[in-house]
Amino acid sequence: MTYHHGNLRKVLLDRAAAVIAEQGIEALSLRALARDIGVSHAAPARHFRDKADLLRALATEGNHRLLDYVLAAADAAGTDPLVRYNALGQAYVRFSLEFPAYYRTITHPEVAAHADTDLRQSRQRWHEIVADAAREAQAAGWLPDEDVEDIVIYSTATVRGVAAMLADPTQSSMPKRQDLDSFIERMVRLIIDPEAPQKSLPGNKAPKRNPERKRK
Amino acid sequence: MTYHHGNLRKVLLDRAAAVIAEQGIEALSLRALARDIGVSHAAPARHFRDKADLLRALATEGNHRLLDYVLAAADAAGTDPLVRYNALGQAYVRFSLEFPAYYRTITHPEVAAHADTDLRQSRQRWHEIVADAAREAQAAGWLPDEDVEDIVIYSTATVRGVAAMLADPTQSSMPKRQDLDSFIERMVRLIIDPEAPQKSLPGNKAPKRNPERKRK
DNA sequence: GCAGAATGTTGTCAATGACAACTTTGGAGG
DNA sequence: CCTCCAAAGTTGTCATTGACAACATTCTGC
Repeated sequence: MTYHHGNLRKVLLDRAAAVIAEQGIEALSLRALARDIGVSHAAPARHFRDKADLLRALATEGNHRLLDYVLAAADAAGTDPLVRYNALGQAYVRFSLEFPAYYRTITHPEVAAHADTDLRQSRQRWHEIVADAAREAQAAGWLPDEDVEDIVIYSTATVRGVAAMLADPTQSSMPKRQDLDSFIERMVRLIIDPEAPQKSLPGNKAPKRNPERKRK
Repeated sequence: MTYHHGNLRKVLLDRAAAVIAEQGIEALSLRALARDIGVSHAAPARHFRDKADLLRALATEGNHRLLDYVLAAADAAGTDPLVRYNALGQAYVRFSLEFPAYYRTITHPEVAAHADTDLRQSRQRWHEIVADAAREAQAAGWLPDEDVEDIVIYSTATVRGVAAMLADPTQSSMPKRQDLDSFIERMVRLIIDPEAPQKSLPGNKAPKRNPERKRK
């Protein structure tokens, strides 16, 4: 058994993520973590100044993973701007379900409050990604009169809210596991519907139309 | 000075709300609370089984206040179903800004996870209120083909998300104090626009239309 | 190899939540 | 009016935790 652990930092982060996924951020204890790993109670301090520092590292890594995840999904969705924007939103919600530990740290108020430069930049990049996608969607006819900033914040808020409600065990009338995909698809389609490139502008005094499409 | 405090329960709740509003839920300490009020460190235990119990009480009270708040706002908005639905959403966001302590406890994951019957019922009532309002809005021509449940969850998610982002100091490009009203109005109008009773259905293959209305 | 930086360890402290045992108070019923 | 008991408050204690200091070991660049 080596005195030096070798990769304690990574092990700490991984184990912390597991604990958070299972029992939530509140349940995370540096000492319990060290105990689990089989290292002295002060060892984590060599890698993280304090508890907040560990959470910040987790949030930063999570943010990068999130960006990779949603960009991959958007690219996989093709080149249609509306489809791409839609895929971005769906991927965001899916990430929150697939990597709850990262997502929780990312959105944890305390973590956000003490965000460092790296974390802030990562968040800023999300903002830019969505803004670019929104501009392309606008060029394709979606909400052409709305402020891009407004659209970005509105879209982000909605997917954040959906993710929050999916994580909330109190919430009644939430979809079962097997209906998750359909549910997410419907929620994000209420933001932007790829099948309706000519989606009307809220505020437009649009003429009558024929509601011919039905929910399947 | 009486041995009995008389209204310690209420004082604890009020002081806790103040602390949470100033420094967040994490900063709340039962002992510090007792110290502040001038009572022994074990006194709070007579009124709240543990810390979670105090937060639950705060969340329950906050939920009732929230419902009163949004219902009053909706009633003040008049009888037009679309205007009413819109007012509901705006009031929700406003509540989160006016009573951050209550709102934080209401949406705190740990609190939600250990919600009691009373709290669950209160949340259920929100759901019903929004569902009723959504049905009336549908009758007025808004999103007639969407599932009411979907609309309710979508709307709730969005206002929750907007509230969360307004509370997030990391978030860049957030409105300044004096622009808050306009910002909230715009966000909620993206959910439902009272000035566009004929708002198209996402998914409708609507014909061309004339984008004549401009953002002021 | 060797000096110093990295990394880990033991020891300690104050703060906290929770609990137990005891005290004071106030009120309901005789 | 008095008595008794439950409600409300107090002191004392314990285990856990995060943080820090002082010390030990290992790794690395030179």
